[in-house]
Amino acid sequence: MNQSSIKLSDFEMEVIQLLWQRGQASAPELHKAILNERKVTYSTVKTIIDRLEEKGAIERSAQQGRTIFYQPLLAQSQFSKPLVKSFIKRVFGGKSRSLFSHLLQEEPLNSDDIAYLENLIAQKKKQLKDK
Amino acid sequence: MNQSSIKLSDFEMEVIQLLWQRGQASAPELHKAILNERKVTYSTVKTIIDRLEEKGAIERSAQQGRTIFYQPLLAQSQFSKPLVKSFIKRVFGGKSRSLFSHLLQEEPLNSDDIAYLENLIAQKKKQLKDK
DNA sequence: ATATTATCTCTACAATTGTCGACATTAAAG
DNA sequence: CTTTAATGTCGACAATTGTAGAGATAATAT
Repeated sequence: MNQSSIKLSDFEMEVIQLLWQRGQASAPELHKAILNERKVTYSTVKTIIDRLEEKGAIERSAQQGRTIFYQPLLAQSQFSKPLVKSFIKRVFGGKSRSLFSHLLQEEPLNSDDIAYLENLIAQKKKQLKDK
Repeated sequence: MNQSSIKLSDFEMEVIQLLWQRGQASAPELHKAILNERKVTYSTVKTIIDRLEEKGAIERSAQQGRTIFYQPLLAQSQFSKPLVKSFIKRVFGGKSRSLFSHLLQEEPLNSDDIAYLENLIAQKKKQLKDK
């Protein structure tokens, strides 16, 4: 089905997430970033990075002294698509409506967010009509 | 943080999903349902059911002959909430807007869905104003 | 030049997950 | 009643995941 079907664990996702945010980063940097959230050793984080590398999700992009920098090999969007799909299937039995209604009811949205959403919808509507 | 923090694997989610849909079901039934999707032995499915039971996510609700029926112990909504939260964090770095825009762009939505969405938004708006 | 520190590499390990077979036993069919 | 089929119980196993220590080595500070 999906050629680029690399599967990442939660922790791996967390790390690649950080890489997407910064473009590239070194292991120590990533470790420090994660330390803001919870307590893990450098070793642990580095292991995850190594696994991401083995899986072909990231690559070494630069080096400064001994320090290696890593960079994601796949765009965030490439990932999100299948993930969202399977999440909807997994959690909402495949019904994206259920997810929407969940989001509208449970997620904290301010009027700004709402406006943004309305905008998205307006666009979508136009798109549908045009076709 | 989250008292009812049972963690279910993908496969376990798949099974409990079916249980939510039907209210209750026996192992053979569930096996058959899953066979529609892919090929797994009865044993495998039964193992997953057993694990769901151990984890306290489902319970035996009835018996017919040797056949045991199971029933979910947690409402779907109880699950979705933390799951959606962590999914957004995991995949969209915590930004629910990103998820929305992803959904609007990538999910196949017909005008009916859009109408539904608009409705949800209208409600939400009223809610915000009233408060 | 040497001691200290930062970083990397390698190895390990327990828990979880997907997968299933073997065997026991009850129910159903003959 | 036997034979057969359907279910259930147990135990097993490899792969993945989260977690980390030990040791090597290069960079930095003294």
